[in-house]
Amino acid sequence: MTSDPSRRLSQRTETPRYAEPRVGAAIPMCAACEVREVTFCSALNEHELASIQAIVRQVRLAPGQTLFQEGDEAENVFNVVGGVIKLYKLLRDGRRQITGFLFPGDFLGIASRDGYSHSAEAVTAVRLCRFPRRRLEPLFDRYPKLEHRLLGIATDELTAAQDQMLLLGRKTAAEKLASFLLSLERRIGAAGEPAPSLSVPMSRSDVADYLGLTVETVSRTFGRFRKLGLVDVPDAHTVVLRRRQGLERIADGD
Amino acid sequence: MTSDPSRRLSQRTETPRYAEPRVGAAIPMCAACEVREVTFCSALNEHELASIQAIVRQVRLAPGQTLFQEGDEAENVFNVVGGVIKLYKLLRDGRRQITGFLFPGDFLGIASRDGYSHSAEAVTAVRLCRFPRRRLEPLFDRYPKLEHRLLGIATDELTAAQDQMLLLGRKTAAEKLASFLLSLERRIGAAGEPAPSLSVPMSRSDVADYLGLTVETVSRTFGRFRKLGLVDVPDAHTVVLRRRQGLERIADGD
DNA sequence: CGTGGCTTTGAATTACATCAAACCTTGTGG
DNA sequence: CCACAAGGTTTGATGTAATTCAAAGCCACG
Repeated sequence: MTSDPSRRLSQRTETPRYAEPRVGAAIPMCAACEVREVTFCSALNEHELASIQAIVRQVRLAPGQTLFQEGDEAENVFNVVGGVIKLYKLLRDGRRQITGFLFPGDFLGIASRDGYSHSAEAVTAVRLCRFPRRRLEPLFDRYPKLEHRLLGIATDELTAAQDQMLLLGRKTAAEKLASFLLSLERRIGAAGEPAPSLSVPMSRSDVADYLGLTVETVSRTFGRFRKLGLVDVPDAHTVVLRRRQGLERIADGD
Repeated sequence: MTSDPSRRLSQRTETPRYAEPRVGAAIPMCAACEVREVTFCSALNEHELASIQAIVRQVRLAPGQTLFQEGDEAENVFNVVGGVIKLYKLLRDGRRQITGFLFPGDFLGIASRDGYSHSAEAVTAVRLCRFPRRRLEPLFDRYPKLEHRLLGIATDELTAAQDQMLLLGRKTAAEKLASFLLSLERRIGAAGEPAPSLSVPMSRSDVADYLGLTVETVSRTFGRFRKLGLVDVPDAHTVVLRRRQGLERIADGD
């Protein structure tokens, strides 16, 4: 309330918003899709998949490119096929809260009539499937399984959102970072037990805006974890979980 | 991480958990229900309502009584008919985050297989309709409208959850309290324009745990609002919004 | 008309933010 | 292939909003 908004913005580089995402032709084969089993497409069997395939288009985004902005009319829903996306909301003075990171198999575009409730931007290079609402929703009548699946997805997101509220409202910086690293590991399934090496594609500033902290606090907390032997950080985008149990104890609040 | 957990708990009085909520007979008439139009029941017409009425039971809770706890097997879903309920999550050391307040017409019980994702407790005396999942879900096949309505509800909750993440992660104490008062007003539609008098049934400690603050900070911020002529607080559970526009400006971050 | 639980108010403390500057990377053009 | 911007990240010094500790009001209820 007292702090300087302009400074908040200066922390973050303005990312380019390209005129239009690259939109390709229909995917060759939904049946061969590598994330099919984890997406909402899994609601349909191989035969039914045709109705989906008929309306899907492939979209590619470069890092930093915006897919849609909060308030935009919600014309499409998407499936992440590859890459990482961040969802965020802004305050008028530029303060930002990232409400989620999306990975391959994740769904986005759930929205009410007021348009998208958050903006979506590519963290890495991204491939998505795009479905026009106008053509997808009619399928719900024929395949109620689809809507059932969407309800399941929304339910899971709601659960995650509640966990994140607990984190934002009640956890310390260390607890927040530990929780984040562990949920990243859970999400993308790190390789190399018993010291899994995590890829952390997002910037420190993204992590900060996800955890309700500043870049500096995130960096310092990483430093402290390193000094405690909890993690290794060979480079800024790689984290080795050296003592997972220690992290778990911290994440859950002692 | 450094602070004393025992103290955090002492702020909050342990509320009694009665052996069992009072469960009544089936409601006389769903068709005459005062919140029917705003609940998920609105998905069904008067005729179809019979299938719902056949499985519903009325439940009453005294203030402070627990409806269910996080992790409990999710056997039922509920509709709030009267009163106010709070949903919350706890950290092991007692820190609490309230994830939502529910008012008449609100739905609760959306949950995945791991059971309820939060606890639910009565703030005031509460009346609810209780539906056993086991008997409700079969109706989804016959009335896909029901599941469609649930998806709409989940979507709205998701949007609210994202707003709350922005609040918890990025807003100041004053911005949080102003946002809270305005959303309360929106939700329960205060009487008496142009200085609507709001009923705030929850305790300061509940408000604090909803906004990610301490009781003291909430109380002090109320005091500051009073001194600025933004609100009147005739008693702790009544707030008069004296300068709504001023509050709105604060809520959105200047 | 006490007594226990909220709420408010005050003083001291602190976790995290802010301000500032050095230090890396990574990509680019000479 | 190297120099050098330009971000992004780390580290240090200082400031502060909100918490913690403490105690006094204020109801509300038995």
